Amino acid sequence: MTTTTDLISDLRWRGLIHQCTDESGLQKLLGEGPQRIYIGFDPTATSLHVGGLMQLMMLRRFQRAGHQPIALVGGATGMIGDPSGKSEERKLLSVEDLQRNVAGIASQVERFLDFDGDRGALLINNFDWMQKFSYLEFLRDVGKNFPIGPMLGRDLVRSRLENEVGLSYTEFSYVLLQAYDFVHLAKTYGCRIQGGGSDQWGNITAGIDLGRRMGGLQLFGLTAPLLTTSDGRKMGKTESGAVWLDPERTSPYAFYQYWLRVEDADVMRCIAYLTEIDREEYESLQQQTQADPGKRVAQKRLAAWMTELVHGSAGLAAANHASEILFGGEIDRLSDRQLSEIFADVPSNECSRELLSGEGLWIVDALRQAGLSSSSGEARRAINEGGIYLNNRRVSDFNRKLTADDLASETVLVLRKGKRNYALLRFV
RNA sequence: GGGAGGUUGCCCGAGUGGUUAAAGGGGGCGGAUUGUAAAUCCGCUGACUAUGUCUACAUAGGUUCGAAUCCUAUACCUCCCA
Repeated sequence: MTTTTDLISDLRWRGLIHQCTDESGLQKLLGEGPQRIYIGFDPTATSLHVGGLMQLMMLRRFQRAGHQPIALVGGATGMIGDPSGKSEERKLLSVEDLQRNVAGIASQVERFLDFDGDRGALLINNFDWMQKFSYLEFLRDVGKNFPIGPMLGRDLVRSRLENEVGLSYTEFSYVLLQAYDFVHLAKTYGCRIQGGGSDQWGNITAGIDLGRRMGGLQLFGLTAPLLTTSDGRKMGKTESGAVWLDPERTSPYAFYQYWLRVEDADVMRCIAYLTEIDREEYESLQQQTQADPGKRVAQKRLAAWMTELVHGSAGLAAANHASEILFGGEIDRLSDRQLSEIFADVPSNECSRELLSGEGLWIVDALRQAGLSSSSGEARRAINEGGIYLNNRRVSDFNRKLTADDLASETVLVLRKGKRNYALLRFV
């Protein structure tokens, strides 16, 4: 376990301190003994995606250094919607969706932090205290402490007004809620530190100002950089959408593969940002990457670390198993269950089992059924080009008919076009 | 209101009566190579019940043995003059 003095320097070499309101003050505070730090999570979906890992890891690092993390799920703030980083007004979530999202995110946060013992992490929902406020009370107690000048000066507000996209009163007032959360936590839990991504800076400093005005509190804010690639794009996006922490949305295999495919230019930064790999190993990985990038030692280490953290050792084992099969040889004599785990992210279609009987199902029709070809001409072409694989075996004859003997498991046929476009056909 | 030019496949763009399913490029898709990278090279890129048939060059008609190419009308776009 790192000590408090190590914590700030550890964060610094990892590049995790983007902005800090008063670094020497914060260092002093952390030196005085265990502190509490909070980070809010926006319940915009039932799951966090990889961007949220930065925040989860920050809490985790504080906990390992002997402090107490507080994960706040924004049941109340989510009803309004944080306009930070959004170029246009957001749609409001329904109350039912919101509740589902809050529950989903809470269960994910629990995997990252230790909730046992005196210093166990806390998981709270700001709806619990916000719901008790009446509008009038809120305006008198909180709104009175918000001068409108600085609010209008915020980048977010200015850019929205300049672009004529506009901003509703609701989103304009969002910052009051998050600012009040901080003050509330400072008063009831003695939590004097708020962390977050760099997009949260404005919200955090607003809370610090409010704390000073409402009770002479001295609060601290610390933001981490956003997780971006070397050319400035946000990480966590693939062609097929966001990479989620929820195994139902992004299978452990896909999650593992995402990290394995991180570019050389980004991999060391990801390791610094997202893992607890120590400096010694970090430097060794860096050397190995430079010496022989083809081995992708750093990517493998990153992928293994992330997958084990998020999906457990069983998830990592499943991801490895799937990788072996997909990049290995033929697919044969597997069970439906194994296949559906390996191909959890692969589109699948059901067809009637009768198609396999008699003469069998024409491969061209199978490709169309599976969505790999949009026309039979395209399917024939792909076969002629040697780009079609049945159970990972290349198909060379476009007159090929598929029968029950071709099934890779009880009911499933695995089709592939090119290197990695898989599709399943289930015969039921 | 008058005049000139334009509208081609997913996109850009050549083609001005006869192998034109339409040059070339981009994009996309495959293959080889590779590190599940980048770069490179090669192939494919309208549809179908497929060695043939059908549909396509803004839309609708017409001339012709034969039209993306010529004629007429319509729609849209660009420019110039008032």
